[in-house]
Amino acid sequence: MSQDQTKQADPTRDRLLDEAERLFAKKGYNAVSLREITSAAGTHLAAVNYHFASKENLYLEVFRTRWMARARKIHQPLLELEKQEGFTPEDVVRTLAKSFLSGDMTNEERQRHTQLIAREMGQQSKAFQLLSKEAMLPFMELAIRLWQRCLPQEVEPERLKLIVLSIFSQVLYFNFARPVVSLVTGRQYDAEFVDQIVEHITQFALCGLNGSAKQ
Amino acid sequence: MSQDQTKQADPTRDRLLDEAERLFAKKGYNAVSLREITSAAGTHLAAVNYHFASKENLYLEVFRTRWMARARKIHQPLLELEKQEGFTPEDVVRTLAKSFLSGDMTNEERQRHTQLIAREMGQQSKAFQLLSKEAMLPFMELAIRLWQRCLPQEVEPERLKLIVLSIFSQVLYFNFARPVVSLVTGRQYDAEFVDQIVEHITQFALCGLNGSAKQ
DNA sequence: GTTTGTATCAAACAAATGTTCGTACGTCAA
DNA sequence: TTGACGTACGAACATTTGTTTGATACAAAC
Repeated sequence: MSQDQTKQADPTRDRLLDEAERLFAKKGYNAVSLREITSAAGTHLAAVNYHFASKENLYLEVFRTRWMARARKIHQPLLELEKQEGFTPEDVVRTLAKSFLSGDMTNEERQRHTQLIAREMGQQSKAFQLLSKEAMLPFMELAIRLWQRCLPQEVEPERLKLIVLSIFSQVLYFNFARPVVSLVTGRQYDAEFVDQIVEHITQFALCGLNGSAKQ
Repeated sequence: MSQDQTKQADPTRDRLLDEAERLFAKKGYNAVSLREITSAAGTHLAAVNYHFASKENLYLEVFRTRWMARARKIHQPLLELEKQEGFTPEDVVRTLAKSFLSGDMTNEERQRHTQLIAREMGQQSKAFQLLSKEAMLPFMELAIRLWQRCLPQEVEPERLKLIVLSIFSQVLYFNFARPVVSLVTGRQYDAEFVDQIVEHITQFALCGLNGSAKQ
């Protein structure tokens, strides 16, 4: 098993993960049946139990592999910013918003990513515990660390935490609640609109950040 | 049937609606069985089909009656603000945030309300169409109308729409994603914390609003 | 007193669900 | 060739699901 084969080492297993992720994101865990997933993946029902032992484990595996990989890609730009010497609060905010809303993923991939996490936000599930510990909390702390390094005045961590949560909420919402956003604005999610959203969130958060810093 | 009896006119039907709403909000439509609802309501399985014809209709009835009634209560403060002569953009923002986060509902009631709508945001369901037409869009337009009346400069409706959506996203998130918020901040959702959140969102949105107005 | 309509309940239904089992096909080593 | 092993597949399993049916109790109307 060479490393570059890892992804295509087991075609059936990978196709199952792909379709499972797509359908779980679209409909939610309980609304998708294993028969729906397996037939979409062009295989048979028993394959799930052979490769993943159970439906729940297939679900968790989607998060452990597919979702976490994307989360790392999203975090990357901010990690690179941390290595640099000089950056402004605006850099942090814009990098954060951009990596979530217009990174190098496809539009559909980003939507899937957000829908999966959004469904887990409301309850203390196994997936939630994994994601919060491995992705969300470290990312939060990273953002706060960056701001503390470049903000002109000292801001209490409590405020910064609320600000990160506010940015998170918008990033999530503008990805997850696309039907609402399109309905209200009458806009499709094309590149131009996404850029406008990024700019909007950036400006919005930046003002909030300055407002907090002043107090 | 006198009007004041309407709520208690049919105890079984009302108990079904109560428990259905509670469980649907907590777990989502597909994760709740009718047996779970009926036994929680202290009645029998067939009662659902007698009173509501089907599970889907029970679900929609939760939105048509319980949810919409609460939505009207939430909109009320803003409607009353509209009747007044002089008010500031800050009044609008604070009233908006307050009515969603610390109105005269119980904490648990507000959480239920948000969870129900949050689950519908991602897909074009029947419930979504009802809510968007009857509650969300009118409320959006109301907020925009109020700002247009009191903002010092003219702001394009497109910007205002994005701002309303941003406020919405935060209000939803701080109610829906309580596990995340509690995890990150280490705070319980007591009265003090809710007040802080209201203040935070108000300041945040107000800065964003001023920032937009300046450009 | 009979009838009519409403509400409640137990039982059964058909369909869908996640899971398990036995078997068959292929590859590689002995 | 033989055996072992990993994979694929169809069929069946036991539950759970939403829905339907028929019987019963009770109150109001005639």
